[in-house]
Amino acid sequence: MTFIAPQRLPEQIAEIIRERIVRLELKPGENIREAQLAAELNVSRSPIREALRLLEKQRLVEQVPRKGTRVTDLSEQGIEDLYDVAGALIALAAKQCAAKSTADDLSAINDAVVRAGRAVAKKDVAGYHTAFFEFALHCLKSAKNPLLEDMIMDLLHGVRRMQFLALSLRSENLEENLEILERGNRYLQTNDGEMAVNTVIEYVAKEKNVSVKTLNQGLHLMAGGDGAMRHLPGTPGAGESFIYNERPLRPAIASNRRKST
Amino acid sequence: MTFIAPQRLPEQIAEIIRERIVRLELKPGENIREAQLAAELNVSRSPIREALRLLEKQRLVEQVPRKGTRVTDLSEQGIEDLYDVAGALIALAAKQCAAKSTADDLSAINDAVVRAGRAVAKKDVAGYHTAFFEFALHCLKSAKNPLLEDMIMDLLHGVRRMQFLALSLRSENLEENLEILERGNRYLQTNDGEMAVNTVIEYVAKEKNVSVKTLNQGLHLMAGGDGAMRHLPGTPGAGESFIYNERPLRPAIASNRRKST
DNA sequence: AAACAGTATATTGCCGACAATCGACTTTAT
DNA sequence: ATAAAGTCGATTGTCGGCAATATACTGTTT
Repeated sequence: MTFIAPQRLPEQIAEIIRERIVRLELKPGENIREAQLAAELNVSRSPIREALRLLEKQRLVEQVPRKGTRVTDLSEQGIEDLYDVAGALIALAAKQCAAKSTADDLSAINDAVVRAGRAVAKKDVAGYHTAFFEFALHCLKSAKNPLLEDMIMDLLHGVRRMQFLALSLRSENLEENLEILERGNRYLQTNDGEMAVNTVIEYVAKEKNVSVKTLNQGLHLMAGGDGAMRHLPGTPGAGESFIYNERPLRPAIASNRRKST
Repeated sequence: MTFIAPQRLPEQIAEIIRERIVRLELKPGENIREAQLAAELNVSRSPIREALRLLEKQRLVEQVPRKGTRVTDLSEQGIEDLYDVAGALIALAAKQCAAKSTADDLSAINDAVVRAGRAVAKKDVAGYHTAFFEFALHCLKSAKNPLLEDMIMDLLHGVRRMQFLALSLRSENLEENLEILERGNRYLQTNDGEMAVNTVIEYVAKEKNVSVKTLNQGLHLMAGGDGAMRHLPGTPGAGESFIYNERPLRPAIASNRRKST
């Protein structure tokens, strides 16, 4: 019998909203009403508000003081800024990973790259992304810098949203991405921090270009879609069961905790 | 007659707590009770909780699910991580500042450096720090990357805390710091991004060493102190009047907003 | 005496309600 | 007809209260 970690209600709510944003079911610029969400999830507005604060920390929503919360917009400048910042942090992670990783860390990283290669061979786009995120996660852990790990993980949700947007237009780029990934892995395995950093920068720059191009070409596609591109996986650990106080949370969160009088 | 910007209550509360943390009146590891703060500031716990979430985003406090909120600890590893991450972001800011700054931006930056020089000449430690923060602020603005600006500003509060801790031990380093600052400014003025980045990295590395050294030498000093080292200025904009709904906020925040029945 | 169990107290998590504010619509005056 | 002002509905901000959980204390057993 397994016990779930005591996940807090706001975090579970944040995850639900986050997935809707990343999968573009909630469109950029769209308003988020607290009361509506509270009614839908059958909780009060307090945990909803906390959840929205969490998402603001991850830059997925923006809160304007007395006007409300809206899904962060996708502008070309915003995307470039996101990738520039994420790139700088990831480069640091690569550097520290090369410097501090243990043999175990490196073998886990290598395994993820191997899985990514297998996924590409099978034209498995989702599999590639899953493996890639595991790769990134292991690199982060190996850098032994919790602050850095936290900040990158926050930004990564925004990157995921961009990848989701771009996905339909660029499955043909997988081989190229894999090649860079494998190259970076080789540098990590030999503790060549400088070259690993360079490779990471190259990878991020490539992703940035694809995202910007996608935005310019196809943002209008979003408006009509029902957000039904369901083949992109969540981040590792995203799909866990939603249990809170032994009551099911999804699709409807636990009803009133109070004993009815 | 001037009208204050409609600052929200949680932000004002966050600022009060933040200053206490940065000035070490609230000691690292110390517990923060919501009810106690609510009583002291004469507000309910809701805005207090939001304020604590804001401070968590700035890594000044840590929240453990059902145990409460505590001031973030100061460990050597944590300080190194902080400076490493901040350094990477600031380096990016320097690069983008060199690339995107206008003539107006550059003159504002230069003015701040001149003020820093005057402060050092007068052995005015607080003046140096004020000028330095203005310098940093102008560089950030010039980088034209709101995301980056936001993230650095958040981290800077933690850096301020370190500087506050280190202040008593190192006013003699001011000349060295100023020299690096002026060097970096020269590179910015000539749009030499690469050298500006190198100089920034040098500066941050120096600050990191001082902070780590200070921690190892004198952390025990904190325990006995009453946090009375009052000569360090706040960040620009930190000392504004605390007005909310036309009622004074400090020392006691506005009392109940409700009409008494 | 030490370890454990049970209880009491303090603190956080969540809820429902009310007040302040914002946006859209309607009305009125020029 | 247009612009200013007033009104109404919707939404966010804050509050006080209760339930759940963690911590401190006390008494009991080995």
